[in-house]
Amino acid sequence: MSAERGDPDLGMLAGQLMRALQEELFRRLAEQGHPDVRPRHGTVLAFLDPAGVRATELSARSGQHKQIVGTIVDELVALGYVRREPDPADRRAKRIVPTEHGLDEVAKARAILADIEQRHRRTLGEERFDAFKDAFREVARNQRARQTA
Amino acid sequence: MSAERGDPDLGMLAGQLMRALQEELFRRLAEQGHPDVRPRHGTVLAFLDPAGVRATELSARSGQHKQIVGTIVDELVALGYVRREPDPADRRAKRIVPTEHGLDEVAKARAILADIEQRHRRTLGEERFDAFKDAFREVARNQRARQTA
DNA sequence: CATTGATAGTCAAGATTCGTGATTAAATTT
DNA sequence: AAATTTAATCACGAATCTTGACTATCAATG
Repeated sequence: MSAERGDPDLGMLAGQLMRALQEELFRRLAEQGHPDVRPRHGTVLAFLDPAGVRATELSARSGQHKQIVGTIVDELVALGYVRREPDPADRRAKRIVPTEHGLDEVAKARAILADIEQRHRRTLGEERFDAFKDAFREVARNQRARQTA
Repeated sequence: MSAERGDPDLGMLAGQLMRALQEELFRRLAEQGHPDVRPRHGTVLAFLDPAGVRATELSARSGQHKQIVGTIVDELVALGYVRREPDPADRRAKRIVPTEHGLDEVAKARAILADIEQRHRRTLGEERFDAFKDAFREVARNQRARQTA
């Protein structure tokens, strides 16, 4: 994005943090029985619902194109994380339903992220970390609001 | 990464912020005479030095593989952002030297990022934003330190 | 000085991820 | 009933990253 040496900008920091978090998350997921999920799968897994969600809905929530969601779902089906079930309300649509294995992955991914955040919370101190995350949410929201504008 | 609905985790936030920042940065760069730089070019441009830097050094600073840096430099040469000059101290090496156009890009990219940060600083308030960025630096540093461990 | 090992840069092939356009089937609207 | 919209998929291409190997040069050791 821009300079790293003196003062890394927000883009640098966001990129660095994202890559480092991804590294730890998928390393620990691999250790906990999910060695075959890759980062892109996360963009779908994160938005699953035990009751099932349509692919189009997953596409909208994740911001990814329908094709990408389609191939990701293909892979997740092959890996045993989700099933495709016909949607009783609409015969065009299929509901993407997580399997036991899929629910386990989602739960473990959330637990790992929560653990990582707890670690940073202890390091920075509670108030400081909570203020950080609050501000983070707000900055991300404001910056994303610019997108469509 | 994990859930978005209730409480986006750090990975989500970092990813969202990075993408949104990238969108605005490259849109504004395009408006300011740099329509042909793409995000990957930034990982090299950000680490340039007016005096010239070796490709290996760029690779080390950016964390990208030598091949990627090589092809990025190829493209930047074609686009007129940098030149390859022989390194007088080592006949194996070449120094990657920014052109006027390249220096202009780096300056404008930094100005845009600084402007974006100023905007968030006004929105959040100075103390709150400064504390946010301080904490961000620390979290990113600590998380990256885990990488090699 | 000669040989060995390390370093700078590049070539080549493959895998992954993302994007665009078109197609089929079913629902919705007119 | 016809036209439009929507859900999902197919097919192709572009961009990005990874891995392994190769040539030329430097550095170090005997």
